[in-house]
Amino acid sequence: MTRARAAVLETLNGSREPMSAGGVAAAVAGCCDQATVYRALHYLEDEGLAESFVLHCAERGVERFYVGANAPHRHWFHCESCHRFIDLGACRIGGLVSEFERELGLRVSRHTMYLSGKCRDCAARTVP
Amino acid sequence: MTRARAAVLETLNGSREPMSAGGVAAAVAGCCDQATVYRALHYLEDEGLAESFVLHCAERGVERFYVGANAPHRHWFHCESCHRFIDLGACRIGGLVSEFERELGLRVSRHTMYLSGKCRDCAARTVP
DNA sequence: TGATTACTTGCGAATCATTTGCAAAAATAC
DNA sequence: GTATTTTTGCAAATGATTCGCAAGTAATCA
Repeated sequence: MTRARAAVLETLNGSREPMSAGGVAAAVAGCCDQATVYRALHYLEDEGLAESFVLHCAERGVERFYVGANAPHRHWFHCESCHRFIDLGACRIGGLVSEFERELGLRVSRHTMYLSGKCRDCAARTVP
Repeated sequence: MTRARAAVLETLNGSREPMSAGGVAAAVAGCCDQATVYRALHYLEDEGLAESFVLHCAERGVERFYVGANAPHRHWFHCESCHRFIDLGACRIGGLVSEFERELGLRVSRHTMYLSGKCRDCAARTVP
């Protein structure tokens, strides 16, 4: 584990929300180059030390978000107003995924699920 | 509904798999420009005539895929070997999404779910 | 029907996230 | 500690997607 990779991993594990590559790069600025951050993120994901998903948001477009794997696999809600993520807790669709594997003879190596909309605060702000 | 938009919508509704913007552009080549295709896809999605999701695939990177809304909302499996999509049928996680809305006070406007791995054929080919 | 106004399209250039080539630097092997 | 492998920084390249703007098409109104 090199210094750059350790810095990136520490950043991910220290965050309670998924981070974009740009966010990680900003967090470790001065320590490592953005290309290094991208490479470190790929490395960590290959090693099972991080997970990622791509999210599309109307305002901010498409970005890939990373989460450290120090907590169990989970899913997220993304608020399209304040752009924060809300933790939906440990994955609850493992059973459904297994059903699909059986029913259709698939070998599922990963699944992506996330919700988008307005968080409680932003919803309250919009329609009081 | 202009000619370009109709062509794009017809292409989407005629496909039994999600299509990338590039795929749609190729399908309607000669009829409309790629910028027009992108604009038409956005228009159709805004009008509720199409849905999209962004998928990340190791080999092909990140792409946004579109599906015509002539069939009910559904989810997909993506084979990382042959890059085909397999229809998982009508959405089965509506209840789970509602639970999250209630539990966390969220207002969910959309959800994304897809599986990745190897389809039956590609899995058989790899480990006989 | 002709003219006025509004929306769409094409084309090319721009943008943004992400990746790559390559030489220098760090880590590991011997 | 020297040789070998892997990683990093920097700058330029890539690929999907978006934008500006002038021309084209559609819709509105007199």
